[in-house]
Amino acid sequence: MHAYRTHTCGALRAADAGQTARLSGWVHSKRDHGGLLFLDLRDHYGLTQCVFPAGSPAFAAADAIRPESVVTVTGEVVRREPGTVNPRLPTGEVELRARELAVQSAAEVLPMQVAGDEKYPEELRLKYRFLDLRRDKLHRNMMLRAQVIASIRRRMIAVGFTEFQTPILTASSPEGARDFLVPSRLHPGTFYALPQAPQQFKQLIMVAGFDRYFQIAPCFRDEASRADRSPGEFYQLDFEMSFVTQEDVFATIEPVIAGVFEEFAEGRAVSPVPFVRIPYEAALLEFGTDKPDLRNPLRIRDVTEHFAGSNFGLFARIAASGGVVRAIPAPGAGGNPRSFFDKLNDWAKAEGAGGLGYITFDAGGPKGPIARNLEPARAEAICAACGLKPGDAVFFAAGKRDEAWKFAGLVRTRLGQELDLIETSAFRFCWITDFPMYELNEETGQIDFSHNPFSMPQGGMEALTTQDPLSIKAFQYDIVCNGVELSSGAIRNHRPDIMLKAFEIAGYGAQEVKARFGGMLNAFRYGAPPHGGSAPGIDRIVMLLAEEPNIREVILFPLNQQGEDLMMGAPAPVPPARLKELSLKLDLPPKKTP
RNA sequence: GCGGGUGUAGCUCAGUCGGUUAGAGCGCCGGCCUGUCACGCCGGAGGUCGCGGGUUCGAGCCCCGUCACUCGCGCCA
Repeated sequence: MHAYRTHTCGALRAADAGQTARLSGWVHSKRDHGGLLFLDLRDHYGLTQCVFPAGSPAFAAADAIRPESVVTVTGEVVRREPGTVNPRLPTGEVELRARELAVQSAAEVLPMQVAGDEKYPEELRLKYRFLDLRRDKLHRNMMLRAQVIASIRRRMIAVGFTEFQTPILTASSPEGARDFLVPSRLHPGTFYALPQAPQQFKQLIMVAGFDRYFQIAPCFRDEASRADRSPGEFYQLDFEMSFVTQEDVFATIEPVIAGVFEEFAEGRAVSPVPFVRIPYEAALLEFGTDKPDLRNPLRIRDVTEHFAGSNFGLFARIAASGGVVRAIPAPGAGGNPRSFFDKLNDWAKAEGAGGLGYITFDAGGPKGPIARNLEPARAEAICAACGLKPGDAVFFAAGKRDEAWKFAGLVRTRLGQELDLIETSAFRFCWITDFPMYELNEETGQIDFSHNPFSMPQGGMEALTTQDPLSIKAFQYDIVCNGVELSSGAIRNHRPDIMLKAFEIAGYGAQEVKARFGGMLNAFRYGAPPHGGSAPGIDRIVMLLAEEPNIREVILFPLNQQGEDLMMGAPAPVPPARLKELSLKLDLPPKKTP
């Protein structure tokens, strides 16, 4: 007989009845009936009920052991009597009639229970992550993550990509976030940076002639966390391709992403390829965000022209002063009581808007406070522009352009939820394309790169030299799924002359560009292929598939919001000798008194 | 850095208008129980009400400060 087990806890079936079996695992739960004791034994593979008859030495041992202790149970596999079968367990037709129980490792009283679905505070769950990971939900999430990553690898390799590892100890990269720094012992006073993304390396891999690269790449950014953004580190499917246009990149990666989602969708709908493409400007107008949730059927319309010069003075004045009026249709909402509109108006004020105007339409025509002043023909034009029917309503977000589109997006989301219009059980993908190359920094009045500075501007050198920089678009694209930004990518700028010009517009002199990105710039002088790629976030893909709102639910050992590892005790101070070795001296701020 | 929420038993929470000895469920400990699978029944232990200060005859509850956790803003191209 094997020392620890002949079967796993998920293996036994009716056909195994009569065999002697040995199982090892965790004591999931115990039900002591005095003359009879049931013990559910759990391992990675499942759960098996073990029965201990009264009076046996094994009974006493089972009686004494606490939940989550690790034990080995030996006994006979017997079919359960009809009526005692548990149809919810794959092993529910049998049980193990225990002859002996050996304790491999006794558990103390638990800080949190593994069995059951009780909620526990984050802090406790992180401190005892190994217990939390034993629990069903987290255990399944981690398996899903592993299977998703395996699927991605398989699919990327199948379409000709090669996986490479890029350095972890590297130079500061220009992704825009704060770097994590690692002091160099051999070169006092200097630091490595952990990569925010393998951006320059993957471009150098293209220059090196490898054509199609990918990596399940760890990325490090010293920035604050969010529910969907883990502090410190995260993983991307980083990939890059040579001799490709934007369309080539889309056509290559769409089947991979759609394929992965279909593989794990379990009945949920997945957008067919090719994914919808929405230019950045159109996304801001129609959805009020560059991360649209396409499960929400509502589309925002610009109705500024219908209010310009109208008798509805507030919006007419906004239109006259260069502002915009955006309409958010609310199908079927026209019949709601006044309180429905008042509630939304209060919400709008809480969001910082002046209010939330609306028009309702019924068989008698437009109604409501705005409709009382607005010319009927204008109201009808708005009705037509938004595709409204009697019984519908329409809400308005008006103001300066940058404020109005954002608020309209909030209204669209709110109405989608309020009217229960959001499609459930679906993954709806789109590409957001044609991001602006530059944006105006409101504080400094200077022109900044709006996204990745290594993107190729649309129109190339000619656009850089002849167009208003703020009108130049980049070959830059995001994949968005259900309102979540899954990836950001671009066709890169592989021409040193265009790159220097692009940086010059953003206020970086040639010397500075050479100093900061010299490695890559230099490489481009010796023959660089046109290339591009993207980097979908692994954690977010798994979050969507697992339908988890919090990224920590799909990471094995996550840091908390403060970037601490409560289980391992990181970050931690180091002894003075280590600091001296690194030629470092601490200059700490005054201590907070608890 | 800023704002919202939360903080009461090991855990999840309740705690009325500021008023006697702060409760329940789960867990834990003890007892009973031969068919449970969230087993059941009986009993018990377990509390610096996050911390500090204030108001009050009296504070878990009100006020001020502070800390922790969490969500969001800033930040994250």
